[in-house]
Amino acid sequence: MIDVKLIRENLDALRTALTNRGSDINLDAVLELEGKRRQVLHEAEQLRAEQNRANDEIARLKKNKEDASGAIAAMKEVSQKVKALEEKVRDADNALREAMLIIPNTPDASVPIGPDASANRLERQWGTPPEFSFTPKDHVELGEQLGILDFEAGAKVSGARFTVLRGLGARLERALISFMLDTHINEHGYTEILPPFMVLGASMEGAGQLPKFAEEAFTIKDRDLWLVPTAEVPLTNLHRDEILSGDALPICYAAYTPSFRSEAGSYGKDTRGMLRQHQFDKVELYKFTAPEDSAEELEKLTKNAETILQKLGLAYQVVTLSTGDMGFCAAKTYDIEVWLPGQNTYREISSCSNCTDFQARRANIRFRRDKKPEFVHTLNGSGLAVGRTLIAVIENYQQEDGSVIVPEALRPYMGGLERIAAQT
RNA sequence: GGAGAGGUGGCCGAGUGGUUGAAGGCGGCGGCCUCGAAAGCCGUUGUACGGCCUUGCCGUACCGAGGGUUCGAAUCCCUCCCUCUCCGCCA
Repeated sequence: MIDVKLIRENLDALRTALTNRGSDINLDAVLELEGKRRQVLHEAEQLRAEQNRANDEIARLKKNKEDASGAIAAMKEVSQKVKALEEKVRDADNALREAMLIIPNTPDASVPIGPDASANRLERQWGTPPEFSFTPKDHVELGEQLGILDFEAGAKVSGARFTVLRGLGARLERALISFMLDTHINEHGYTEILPPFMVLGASMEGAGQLPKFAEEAFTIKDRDLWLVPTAEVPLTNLHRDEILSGDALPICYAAYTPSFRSEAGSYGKDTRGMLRQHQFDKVELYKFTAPEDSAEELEKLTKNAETILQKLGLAYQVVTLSTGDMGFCAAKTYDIEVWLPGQNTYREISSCSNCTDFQARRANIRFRRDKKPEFVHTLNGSGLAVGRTLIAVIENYQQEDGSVIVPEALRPYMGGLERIAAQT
């Protein structure tokens, strides 16, 4: 959530920011709701102050055993008025909050302005896409031939957009998870968290998933529980309604969770293989920082995610998303895109965002260094999407005979195995 | 699932209708004492919103959440949530 004061004091700047994001929010309507709330609140407070003064007087009279019936009778009417005004305040509050909850974060000044992905800015590239002396296969063909990816079984058990991993495929997924977590914990100083995979609606709202993106998430029937669409949701809410100590920052968490997404609106997109699934594993990086540190921490976090690809020897590039391509909560986002020979292109494998105080405001996460509590900044990034990393490993390390070389960094996690070959 | 107990300030813990934002203690901060520290003593110590003569003062709200009763609710009533104990069930 953005600061209401921005609407009151910096309306034009905010209007520009939202236009750049392609948002069609009617700020004048929000401004009016804000003014209305303040006016009604003031009225209610005035009357309540009067009521409080009278109540003290009644208390005094009673204490002195004097007659208070006149004062009490007079206050009956005031009491009714106060009730009516309080109702109005509640309505005004709710209306304003509803409006505020669907306003996206304002973009950082360093973000390229543009309508969509075409305006994204390439920051850097690492490694070189492999050259093959044969026509490379995609992960579907490779995985099926090796007997490690079973798409039919996935469809039979759970329907479209589910895949079953078998044997060394399952082992490879597990190896990747452990490898990523170990790297971030031992080398990058993150604390490992294993959060619940289901969260309350309040947690979804705190992380910015609700109310706007209810369609994107899976929910549990008849309960206020949602399957996490990303570990970002439980991690954000780990410190909901807390005031952290200033010297505890930055707090850095790394968490493995599955991510559940309905992928509503992406029908027909990436239907082949396991590039886009209803359920995929992800190791998530998350930070709570002081406001002045968040820009630098985003750079570090992104590099931490890149380290995984470098250790695995996978070529990638980093792009800054444009104002039109960024997510709802983000002020700035770097996407990391890994080279996929099966698609002959770079594909997103990580998204690293600085959400500034947007989530902190929604989830009420603050810290104290002087007197006043201040909102923290929150950052998140995939480090990395495990399923897509598995695809990248299989496709980039494929051999002409259809076997796959295991990257050296993963061998300790695969019992020393150097090559995945078809089981005969 | 059944039975019971409980949710109060950073923490512990009093408080069953009227100066209670809330006793007392711990912790924190400032001061005295000390060569320094500890101990001791004195003082101070929440958050949000709004207003103003804007380094402070004033108003309002907040005792799990939401409703209700009342001139007045931490205190009485209702609903919900959470925690703990015992039994049952279960990985």
